[in-house]
Amino acid sequence: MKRPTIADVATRAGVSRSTVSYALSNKRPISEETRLRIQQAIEELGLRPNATAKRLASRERSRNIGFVLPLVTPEMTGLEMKFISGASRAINQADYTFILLAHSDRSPENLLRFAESGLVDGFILMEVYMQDDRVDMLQREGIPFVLIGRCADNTGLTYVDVDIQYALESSFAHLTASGHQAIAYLHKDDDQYGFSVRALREYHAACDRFDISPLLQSCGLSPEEGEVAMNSLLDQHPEVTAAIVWSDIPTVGAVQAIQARGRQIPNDFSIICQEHSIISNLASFVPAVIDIRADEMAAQAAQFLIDLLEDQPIEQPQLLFPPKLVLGER
Amino acid sequence: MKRPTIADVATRAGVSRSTVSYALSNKRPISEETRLRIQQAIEELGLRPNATAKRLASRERSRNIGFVLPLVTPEMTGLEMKFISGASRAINQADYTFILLAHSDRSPENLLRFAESGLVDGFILMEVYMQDDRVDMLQREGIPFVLIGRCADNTGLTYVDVDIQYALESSFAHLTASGHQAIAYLHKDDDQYGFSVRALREYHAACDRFDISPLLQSCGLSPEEGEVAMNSLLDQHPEVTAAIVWSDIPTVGAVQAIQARGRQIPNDFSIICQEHSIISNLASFVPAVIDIRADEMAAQAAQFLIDLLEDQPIEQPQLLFPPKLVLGER
DNA sequence: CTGAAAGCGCTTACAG
DNA sequence: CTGAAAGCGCTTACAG
Repeated sequence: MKRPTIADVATRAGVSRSTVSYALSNKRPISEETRLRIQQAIEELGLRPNATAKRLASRERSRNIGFVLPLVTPEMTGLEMKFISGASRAINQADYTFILLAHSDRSPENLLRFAESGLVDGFILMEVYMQDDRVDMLQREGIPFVLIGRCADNTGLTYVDVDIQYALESSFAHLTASGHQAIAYLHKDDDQYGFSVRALREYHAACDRFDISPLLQSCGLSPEEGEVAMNSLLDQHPEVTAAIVWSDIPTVGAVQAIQARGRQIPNDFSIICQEHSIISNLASFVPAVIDIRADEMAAQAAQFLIDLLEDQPIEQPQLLFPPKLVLGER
Repeated sequence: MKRPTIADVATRAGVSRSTVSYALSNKRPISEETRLRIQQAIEELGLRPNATAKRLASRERSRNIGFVLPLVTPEMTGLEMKFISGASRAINQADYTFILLAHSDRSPENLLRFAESGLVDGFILMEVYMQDDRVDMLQREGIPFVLIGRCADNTGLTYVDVDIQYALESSFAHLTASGHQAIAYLHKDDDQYGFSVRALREYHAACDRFDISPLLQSCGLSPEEGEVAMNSLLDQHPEVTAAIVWSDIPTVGAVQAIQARGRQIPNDFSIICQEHSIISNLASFVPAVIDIRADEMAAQAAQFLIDLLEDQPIEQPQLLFPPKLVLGER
């Protein structure tokens, strides 16, 4: 009653096991009549070749790529979905399989287990920290991976990331051209998360360059937190006329806070938010947006990993994507 | 330069391969001193046991569960995330691993490949059609799976699903108690998708029971389509005072259409939408909502699959969850 | 407490 | 065109 094997088929078809194997893989010519006999035996017995044994014997890879997404929010944002669809598109095109590894923790053990089990050939990592245990482990174990984001020390790493300097530079250029002098930044207060750290640094750099005094207000990921943050900012600094918000979700709340004070956007106040996702489509107001080109970045990350897996040289393994500033429509 | 194997470690430690294997698995006592020698050899060589070989030799399962999510929208909705988090929580608790298989197609071939490769032990299927190729294939091949949703013919299937009859019944009870006589349904027009078909049927049944004449308007998944649908409905049937919308996303647009005509919610118009996700938090208006308890359903589906995999009997393998009607707050 | 050997279900040089 | 045999890297009865 056990699952039939190649040996069973061979017996039934009156050939050797190797012939069955070759008939399956088409790696050498088989006469038409034995091919037919084998075919028939396969169907009669319902052979389903054991892929684990095949992998062991032929030392082949799984052709699966693990996309590692720590679930920071219980909800997945539209931005995360863009990364996912960009990566999975590129992965499928290259005839690999996309596997989403969505875990609530960031433990390296989990990844190691996947790699060792042969489940995946390599990883694409999201939500990269400045010091990232997962990166350390993967590097130590010699497991192929690519980052979307980057660490503090990136020697030897392959990554794609946002050109945050460019993002803030162009935002400041746009805002100052419209006459703004007080440009606040509603930032994510997280000194581990690479993006937050770098964005903060580049905000200060932009302030320097444009001769504007920095105005910071930390802000969480929800609309409510955006509202609270903007209210707190406007209470303390009524002179502010423009703000950059680190995510589009709190932007919704921030906009409400501004409007509740009777200030019109963009006439009385300008707001730029990082990335739009489905959420911006739902708000009655669409702000100016820094489009970080998430899908392109993710597709490139996937291509990098595939190159790594196939021992293709990568000319520029640390790639920054300059984002596009998209002005609001409503 | 190849990866070291158990044989290499055995040679270096001066023991047999089986002793190394037993030292690794702790399946029989090893003397302290040979254990130490083996341990040292393992570390010196950096042994990483080949999990594929182990699986083949010990005929064990992967303990991975595939959560199959056809990407109907490019964006993943908050509702889908609820299913994912509910299922992954239950799966992790049972010491299995959650793998999200997010594909843009619904091809059975893909699933078969995963199952045969030994990558996953079984599947949880989302977006089930009345006639579903994937279900047919999995049944034919004898691969364990559980549905979130159901087919036309469900003999022998294990599933969890929304009690749609209850959902519409309680919505109608609520609306008629408030005096509504004209209750429209903005439905998804899809005669393959089980949920749509059943919801439509139950809407008609509820109309019968409450003596209300059916008023249908088909409606897509985006806010824009919700707006268009509601406008079209109100143009043709200005007498309508209440509507049930099949998803929360178009509800956002539908609400705008209603408000644009100067009608107040809930005073002049009542609206109930199926499920809230992050999106409802963003709209300035929160409608009454049919909470389908997605996380509980998904967790139950996961438990069913684990029971199936571990040959545990399932007393009620076809389970309907009565949803909760949650009234709006703003 | 330890070893020699058979086996898991395939693949693939080596022969003919 | 086909077969006998060794091998992939483990596990696990069988012996001692």
